[in-house]
Amino acid sequence: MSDPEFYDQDALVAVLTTQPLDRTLDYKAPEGGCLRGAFVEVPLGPRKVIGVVWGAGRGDFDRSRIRSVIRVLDVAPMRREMARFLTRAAEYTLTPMPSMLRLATRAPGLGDPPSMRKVYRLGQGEPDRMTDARQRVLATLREYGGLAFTLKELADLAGVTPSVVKGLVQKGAVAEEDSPRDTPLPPLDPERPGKELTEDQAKAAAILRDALRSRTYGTTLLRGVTGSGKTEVYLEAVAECLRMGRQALVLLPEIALTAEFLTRVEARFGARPAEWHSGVTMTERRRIWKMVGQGNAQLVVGARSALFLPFRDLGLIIVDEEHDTSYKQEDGVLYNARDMAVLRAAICGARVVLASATPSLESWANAQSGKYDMVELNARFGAAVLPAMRAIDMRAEKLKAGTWISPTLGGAVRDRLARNEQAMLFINRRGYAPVTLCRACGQQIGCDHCDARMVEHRFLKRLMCHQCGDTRPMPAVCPSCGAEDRLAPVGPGVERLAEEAAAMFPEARVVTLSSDLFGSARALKTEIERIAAGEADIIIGTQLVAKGHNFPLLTLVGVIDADLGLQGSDLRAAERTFQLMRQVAGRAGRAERPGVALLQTFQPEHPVIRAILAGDETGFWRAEAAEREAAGVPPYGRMAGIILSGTDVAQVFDLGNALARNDGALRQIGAQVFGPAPAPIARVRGRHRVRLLVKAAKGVALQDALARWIAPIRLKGDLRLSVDIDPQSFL
DNA sequence: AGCACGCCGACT
DNA sequence: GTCGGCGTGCTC
Repeated sequence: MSDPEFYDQDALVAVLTTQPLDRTLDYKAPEGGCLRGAFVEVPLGPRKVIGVVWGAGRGDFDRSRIRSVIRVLDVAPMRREMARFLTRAAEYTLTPMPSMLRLATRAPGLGDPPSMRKVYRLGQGEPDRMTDARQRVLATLREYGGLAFTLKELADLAGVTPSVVKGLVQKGAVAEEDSPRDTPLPPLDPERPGKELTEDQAKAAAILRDALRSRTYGTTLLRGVTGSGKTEVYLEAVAECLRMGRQALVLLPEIALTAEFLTRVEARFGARPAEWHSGVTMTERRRIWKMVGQGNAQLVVGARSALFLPFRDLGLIIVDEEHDTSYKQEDGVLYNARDMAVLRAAICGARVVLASATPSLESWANAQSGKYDMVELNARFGAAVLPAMRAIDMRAEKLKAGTWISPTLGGAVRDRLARNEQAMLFINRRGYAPVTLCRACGQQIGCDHCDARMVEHRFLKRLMCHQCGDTRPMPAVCPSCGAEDRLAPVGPGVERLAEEAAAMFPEARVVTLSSDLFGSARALKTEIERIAAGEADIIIGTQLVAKGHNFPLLTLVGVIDADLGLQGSDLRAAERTFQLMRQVAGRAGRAERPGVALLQTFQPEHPVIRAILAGDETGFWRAEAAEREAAGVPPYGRMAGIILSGTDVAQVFDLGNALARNDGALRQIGAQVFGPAPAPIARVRGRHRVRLLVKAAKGVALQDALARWIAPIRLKGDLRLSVDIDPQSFL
């Protein structure tokens, strides 16, 4: 860290590139020298690649073979904070630095010279002949003072064809100039009046503003039920941040939500902020990347990857709907944007606001322990209408094999249909393998080696533990209660459930809402609107794909598998059930049509289920926290996944087994290894995926041990290994 | 990541 | 004899 800021010409510098090398390479500084952090173009073998001057050269390479940096790129050098953020994030997620740098340079054409475009403004000369069209062009230019327009803008504005403008350029009446395409974002005005805040909101906003003025790192969990106006409150924090002249970042879990949000920002600050997500065009990305680096973009609204933009002075990060699982990147570099936001803020002295109606248990625990501050917002008009919630005790229900809608739930659906109301049936589960349980006693068959339940493996006709990969034959009688022939795989896919509903209610219009059934967000949205308009009777869904929508006719929500997650392998299933019930509350039933939620469960007396039914938030968190603490899982323990993949299953498993056998580095820290077992997504594009799960106590040096564990591995052929710290999906 | 080098099977 | 398969290794 004692590296100088500037390197004179021919001084040895270490350059980090996005090439998958495990270290920096030494180069000679270019003519005129360069700053540490400079983005440069360097020769690498026969190619030229882009890199960052990381510090002084290592000097461990044959001096005569060291080549020179070709040139310094015309972009703001990487700030020291950014370099530290990337380094720490790489250490935390065990990601190679080049991959980290790739995340931070996700703008195309960084090395290109600044791109120019032609603009037109009022010139000196007079046209020899004046026509109507020419008159309109000149009038338009005069009207807007000295402003310059693109050809198309000007022609459209004046109501003429571009050739008229070109004609005037010939005569000198209109001046044609080159102007950089990458222009600053329009300024936002924090002094414009916002929406009037309630007393509650004003208090919360004041707390956030004060915190911001401290100019030091801190995280605040902003809890507020749907309709409590969280957005207005945190926009006040954004306003304060802009007043201080610092930049702000708002992360949203889904691109679909940005359009509406941008409109709200425009209403509040008088201009649209920078938008950053996969749907943004290449030229626009480049513009934003550069402007963020120059401080010419005050506010960025975007997806998780916006965390890696080169902010000049980031003062505030908002993570909206912080509990949303899509903040976890599931392929490529595996990181959780919520946690990385906290890391980035801690490094650059920014505030973080985690906003949610139903925070994740991790964040709740952090607030409890005092690591985060907590600000609560109450509903504006009374409490949000919670639907009446009741359990259906599945042990007492008589279901035919292969069916999941209990007679009680079916009866409730029939009632809604008779009243022309809607019913929604949810499967609260991801993944595809059905869990095997006893329909007599509700007991799930657990694995002897871990705390996970076993799932049926169709091809093998055996039960398999998806945590450690152990298998056993399907027993004929329930090992728990001895009942015969009552063991059945439970857990339908949406298609099977839709079929069952259609067979049960042939006259009803059944619609399946699943994000992977729709090609585009737009198609999904139209479908949601049709449902809201009453064009469906029964809606089948997995996760809440209907975010932010009200269904006025919806008065019944049935959760098919409320407790599938309570016994182990998917540790966040209960949390999702609870969040689902909370969000459904805002959806099912309005004043004159009270809603009811029915939860099919085999464990109605389970404390977590009871807390959910009672709508007892604190009770739920306590019960769930106790479960997790007892099991030693996050946030009270640490977990990591090792994902191995390759085209040959046997090879992938061999590697997995070899890793599991040589677990000395993990045993040193008292960590356990489970697996190998099929990964949550067992096959992707013809590649088989296998996972090892590592469980350790909180506070151990997990990353360090993992690094030592996998260091000796030499990957042969097309085998790949990636580390997933704090995995989110388990089944 | 690319790209070269190199060591074994099906051809002219 | 040679062309070319892609496994292994290097890039400052």
